Amino acid sequence: MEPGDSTKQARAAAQLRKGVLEYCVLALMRDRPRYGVELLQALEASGALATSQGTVYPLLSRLRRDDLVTTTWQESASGPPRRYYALTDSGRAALEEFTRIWPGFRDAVDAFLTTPPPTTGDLA
Amino acid sequence: MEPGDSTKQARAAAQLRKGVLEYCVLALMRDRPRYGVELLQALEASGALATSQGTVYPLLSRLRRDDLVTTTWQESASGPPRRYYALTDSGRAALEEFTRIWPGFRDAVDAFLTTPPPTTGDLA
DNA sequence: CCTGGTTCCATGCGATGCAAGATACCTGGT
DNA sequence: ACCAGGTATCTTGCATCGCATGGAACCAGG
Repeated sequence: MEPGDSTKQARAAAQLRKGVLEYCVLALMRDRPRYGVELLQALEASGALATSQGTVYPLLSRLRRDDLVTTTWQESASGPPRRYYALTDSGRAALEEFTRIWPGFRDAVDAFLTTPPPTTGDLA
Repeated sequence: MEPGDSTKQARAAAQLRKGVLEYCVLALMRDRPRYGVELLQALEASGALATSQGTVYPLLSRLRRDDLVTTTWQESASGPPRRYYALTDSGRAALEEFTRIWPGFRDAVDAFLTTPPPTTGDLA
């Protein structure tokens, strides 16, 4: 997918990411702190959720503003220092809450997309 | 869920609907034309995608503006006339396109939420 | 006439992803 | 010492979308 791609598919995928990206980023911090570029690479590797710095850094700022993550600076062996993001208790709670409501949402969309069984044709 | 509910769960669900609602509405028109209130009731019945008129009617206006649906007025036995929305060829193509990219997106989110195996710990 | 149910629509706000650009640190070659 | 390239962070302005709120029109019954 080249940059500047304005196909319908690209636009649909962009809208799909809304609201989900936040929780996928939180999920990435579940096991250990991560820094910005690391998160970016993990999303890129997933394929469907690949995004850009212009999306991730404002998102990380919001997470910090809302006390869902805390950050610590850490030196890097090769490059400028990195800001590591770690989940707070609130962040972990938000992630668990999303994990609870996601299956219901996912299954509802699946139900709409898979042809609902009009077994009898029309019975009305 | 009362109106004016500003819990985290409600906000997360609201953001989830972005971009998905459009295609679920298109999916509802796949077998036959539907009118506004009928779509609203079908979404309400799904549970996870329940929404309001203030969401559905602007959405339908966008679909019509983008030539994804056409509309025809039809008399009702009980009440004012109804505007029925039907898929155009473009609308059907958009629905099929979304149906293609949805599984990849869904599975990617599932992968993030279910603990990814950090088998090696850190190898860097 | 007037109340209630049904159906349609418009306006303004808040939240979010994105492209583009800016800044700073470190390493290596000349 | 100097400069180019990669790494890493962040800001700004824009477009899109869900939603609360409110309004308008039609029909039936008292």
